[in-house]
Amino acid sequence: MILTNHKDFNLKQTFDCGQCFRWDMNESGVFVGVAGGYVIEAFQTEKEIIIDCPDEDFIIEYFDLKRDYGKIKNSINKDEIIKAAIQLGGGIRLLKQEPWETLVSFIISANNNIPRIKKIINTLCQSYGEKIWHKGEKYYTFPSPEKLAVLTREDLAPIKSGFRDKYIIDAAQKIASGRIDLSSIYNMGSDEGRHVLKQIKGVGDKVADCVLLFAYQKFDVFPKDVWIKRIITNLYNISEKDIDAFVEKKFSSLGGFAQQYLFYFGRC
DNA sequence: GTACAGGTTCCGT
DNA sequence: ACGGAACCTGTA
Repeated sequence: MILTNHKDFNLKQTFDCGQCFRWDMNESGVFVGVAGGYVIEAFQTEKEIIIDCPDEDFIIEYFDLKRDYGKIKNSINKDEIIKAAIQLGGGIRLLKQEPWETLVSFIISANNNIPRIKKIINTLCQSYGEKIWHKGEKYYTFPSPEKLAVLTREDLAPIKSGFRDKYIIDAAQKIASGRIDLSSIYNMGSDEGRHVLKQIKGVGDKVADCVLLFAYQKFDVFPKDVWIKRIITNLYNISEKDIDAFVEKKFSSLGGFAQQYLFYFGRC
């Protein structure tokens, strides 16, 4: 699959704005990731983006290719700060990721750093995911809730997730038993979805909001991690308790997009 | 050695 | 209800 008109799509920005953990660049500058049960390769030149995946429909959905990001950027371009952020990270796309994988990934992200988050997820997949062969190399899918629901904390010890192990198991059990139905959240509003997700141990507002935004495309939510709090308080001179009201007033239903541009801007 | 990391839970007022 | 300490592990 080759995309030629990609002014609103940049691979590095998309994979580097903190929404995903399973994409890496190899020696040749090709991004390789596992999603939707496929090993996907993506490469960007000045003129085109080349994506290698057997399922084109999946790619269109995963990279949110039907959406007009130019229009979104215009809508949220309210001041010089967000304007600069859009200038820097205007190629970010919000990936539509698997709810279960996104949920566990952000449970693991709690009080953690990105290299270690990636390492833990990678080890979890190697230990309990399904093997996929690609160009003579082994890759692994993200393990199912059923597979993880029967594990003990001792079983998970090798992945070194620390105190988060019990949260992963709790999530797996609640999903596998059907006590929580992740697919039902697609049809919920953000507040209702957040309430459901927070029934899982290790899921608070921040983790729930990341899942709502990165898996369910609830674009009105604005996940507030320590970085975005620093960025908003410093750049906009807003106190921490006023962030919600500020974001709602400025970006309303498109807060999630603004969050990603500002996050990327603040960290680069 | 010790501080701290994309947060949440637990335990004290 | 509310605020602070504790939490696994790895790295600086």
